Amino acid sequence: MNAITFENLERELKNKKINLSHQRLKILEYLIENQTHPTVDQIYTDLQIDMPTLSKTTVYNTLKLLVKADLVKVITIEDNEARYDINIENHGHIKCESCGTIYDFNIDTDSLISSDLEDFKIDEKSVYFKGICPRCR
Amino acid sequence: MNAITFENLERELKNKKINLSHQRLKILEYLIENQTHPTVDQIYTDLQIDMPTLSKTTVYNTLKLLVKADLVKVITIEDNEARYDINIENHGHIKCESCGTIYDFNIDTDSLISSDLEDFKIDEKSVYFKGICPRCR
DNA sequence: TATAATAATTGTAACAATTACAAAAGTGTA
DNA sequence: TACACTTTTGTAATTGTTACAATTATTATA
Repeated sequence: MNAITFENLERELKNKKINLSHQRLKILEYLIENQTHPTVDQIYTDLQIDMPTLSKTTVYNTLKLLVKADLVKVITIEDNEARYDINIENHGHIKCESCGTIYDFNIDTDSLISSDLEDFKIDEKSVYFKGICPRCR
Repeated sequence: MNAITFENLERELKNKKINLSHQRLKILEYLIENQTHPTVDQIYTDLQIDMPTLSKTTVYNTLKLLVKADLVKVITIEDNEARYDINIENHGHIKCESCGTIYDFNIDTDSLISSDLEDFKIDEKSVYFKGICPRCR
């Protein structure tokens, strides 16, 4: 896996013929700098301070584009809001039910297998835990 | 783990001081007979045929109650709708991105561990895959 | 059994996340 | 510059879910 740098992402985007508008750049920048699995609303609210004309639709559009291009993953650990992660490497997520924080943890999702799935084509594997984080215990 | 029978569920509910109204019984019955990970809307639409006065709010209320009582699990494999599963045994879910079906598969989620989580209290473990099912390939 | 207290259900309204869509603005190329 | 094409914007619509108060049902008690 490649490190998350602008250079790598830019190359990927060029490969996939996605051109980097000002808004898209800012959203990507935000995801790289804030690897806290933000919601659309968090991304919009924070970016909107410096870009007053930014539309929430643009945030939705861009994220959908990045997800389709496999540069971003959606985390559906909670049923009421999607969260976005620019770190598409093999890892798990645990949500603290006390403070709401979603933490990354190391787990080799590739090695998860089941004989029941021999005839399936598997495209994506997600591991979600819930519990209480050390700070909240 | 106990098998999913009315008798076992009834005992569990009595233990937890949840009384079985007509509506709750019907919803439980539905979940036992339709282990297809239905949405609230599917449950409501199907039950409403025989119970014309059933309210969707009741379906929501009952499911919330059953989840809190650990008799039902929410599946958040998709970000836009919650699905419900009366089978709370250790297993994974895979969604076919072509036909939308969510299949169960055997996997020992209990054995999933990560050294990063030593200081966490872990309450729930979910494994979600996406791909293409044998029928759709 | 009658009655009071409590719990559950219903239906509507409110809410929040997301999508649809058309107009406006921006970009690249001949 | 002119034209085609892409992207953004803002609003409206849609969808899943929750809040809430009135009604109905159930349970406990005298």
